[in-house]
Amino acid sequence: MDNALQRARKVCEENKVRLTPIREKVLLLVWQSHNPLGAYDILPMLSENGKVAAPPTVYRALDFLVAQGLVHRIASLNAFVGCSISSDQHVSQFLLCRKCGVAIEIVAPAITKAITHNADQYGFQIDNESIEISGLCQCCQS
Amino acid sequence: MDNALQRARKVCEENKVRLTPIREKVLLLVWQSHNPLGAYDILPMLSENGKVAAPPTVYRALDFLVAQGLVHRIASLNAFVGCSISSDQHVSQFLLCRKCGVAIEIVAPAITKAITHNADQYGFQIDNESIEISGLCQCCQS
DNA sequence: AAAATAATGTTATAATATATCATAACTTTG
DNA sequence: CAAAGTTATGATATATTATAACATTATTTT
Repeated sequence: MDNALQRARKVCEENKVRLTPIREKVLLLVWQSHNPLGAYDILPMLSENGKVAAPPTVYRALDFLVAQGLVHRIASLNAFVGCSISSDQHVSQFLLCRKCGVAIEIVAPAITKAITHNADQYGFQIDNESIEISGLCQCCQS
Repeated sequence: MDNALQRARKVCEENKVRLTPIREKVLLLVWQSHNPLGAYDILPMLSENGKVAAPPTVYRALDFLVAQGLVHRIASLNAFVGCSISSDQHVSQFLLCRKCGVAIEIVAPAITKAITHNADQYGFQIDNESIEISGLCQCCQS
């Protein structure tokens, strides 16, 4: 976790952007959860001395963290999860358990290659891939 | 299109469910659009003699059509698109153009196989795959 | 120190989706 | 056929997710 925070600081330095206290707090909250968190789950955790933050506060922080590749948005859940891959540039996929809610991030070059190859056939230029696989994780199958 | 409607009727007959007028209308509206439509885009098109339908009307119809595999939900766009694959059981993927908005549905066994193989490695039992690839379609690259 | 830029605070509201209960339409069964 | 059961729709309200717009504060640059 500390290690992860170190990486986040390095990424932000390299990209010449600021990991402000709010952004760092949101990042830690998202990272501390094994399961994707909704923006409105995070919001109350951002309260400082009784004052609760407003939605734009958390969305701005999340947008920033997603832009830096430190957090991923899970579109099918309207939720956010900390990136668990240490390599800076990567394309990943998610296995999402519908029972326990865990989000397993994987890097599967075979999937990425198959997608690139198919997109090429259509002359399609890829910006972004949202690969979300729902089902039951091993623990939840018994 | 008529052909497509025929297939929809067949699917519903086989599944012993009813393709009611509302459901058929929503299906045609979604099919007529090359681009994914939001539920609230469809809603006003459902108006009968001046009376506009309420949100549950369109969501129920869409849920039904998605359950029958006649319509797909595009999670990353919060939108719905008619299924363009005629085979009854299939796993498909989407190429989504960020410029013109077109949704190209493809069936790429290589992608599906790579996903299945990777999920197996984690002992993950797949229910559902949401494969949404965003970028620029061939037409929009010039 | 002043100006420019970036980040946050604040208020309001847009966009997407569902819960709940009432009514109507079909289907099944006696 | 009529009653009962089931399925679908109508209607109202509200929950959930997300952004627009403008004011203020903090940081960086000149």
